[in-house]
Amino acid sequence: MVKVVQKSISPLQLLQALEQVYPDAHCELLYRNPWQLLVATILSAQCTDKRVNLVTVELFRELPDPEHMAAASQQQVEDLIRSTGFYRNKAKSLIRSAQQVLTLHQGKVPADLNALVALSGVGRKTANVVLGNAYQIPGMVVDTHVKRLARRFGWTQTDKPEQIEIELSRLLPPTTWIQCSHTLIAHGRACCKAPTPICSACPIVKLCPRIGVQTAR
DNA sequence: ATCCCGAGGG
DNA sequence: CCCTCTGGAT
Repeated sequence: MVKVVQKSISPLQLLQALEQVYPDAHCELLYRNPWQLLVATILSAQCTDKRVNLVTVELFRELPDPEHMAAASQQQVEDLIRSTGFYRNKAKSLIRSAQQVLTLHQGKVPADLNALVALSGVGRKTANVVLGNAYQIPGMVVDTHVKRLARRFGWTQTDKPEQIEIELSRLLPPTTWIQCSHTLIAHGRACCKAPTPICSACPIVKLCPRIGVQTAR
């Protein structure tokens, strides 16, 4: 008598299946250099990337680099970024981080996690976006989509972003980290939405650990 | 009404 | 740990 054990798919296998579905997933923020990506990512908090790209057209024309941003007034920056929300905090962060990049890093955005996180308005999520997309240095980006999908897949139990980042970094090899967030974000937007996933139209529903175990949330 | 590629302050 | 910051899209 052979006992059949239902073995769940590994995180790497599930991720690879998703990459087949979303082969073109990529960073949708528009930028020309690391500084502009840093700016766009700071602006992306609680805002769609489409809205950020609308705002940065004029923002980058008026204030294209750390020198211009560091010298700008709070009012000018607020007026340029208002529609992205949280505009007072974001304006303050942009001006301060520009000043820090100038005084601490010779005007160049540092390619180092700790140095990035030390900048105003830059947390681990923003820092890892810049590291991965501007410098091709593997960083696990945990945003609202990655957090939601990682929990639904059973890859983590916690809801603390930094803890999720640590756990996913152990579950997946560094070579997959940069593309991982793009793939999960693409799937999160298209299908595995908050609060209700559209499982009936899900391309990987047969591989989903959530279906079958039926754990809530 | 809820959600969008969060971070800082108390 | 919690709370606050904010406008736009759906």
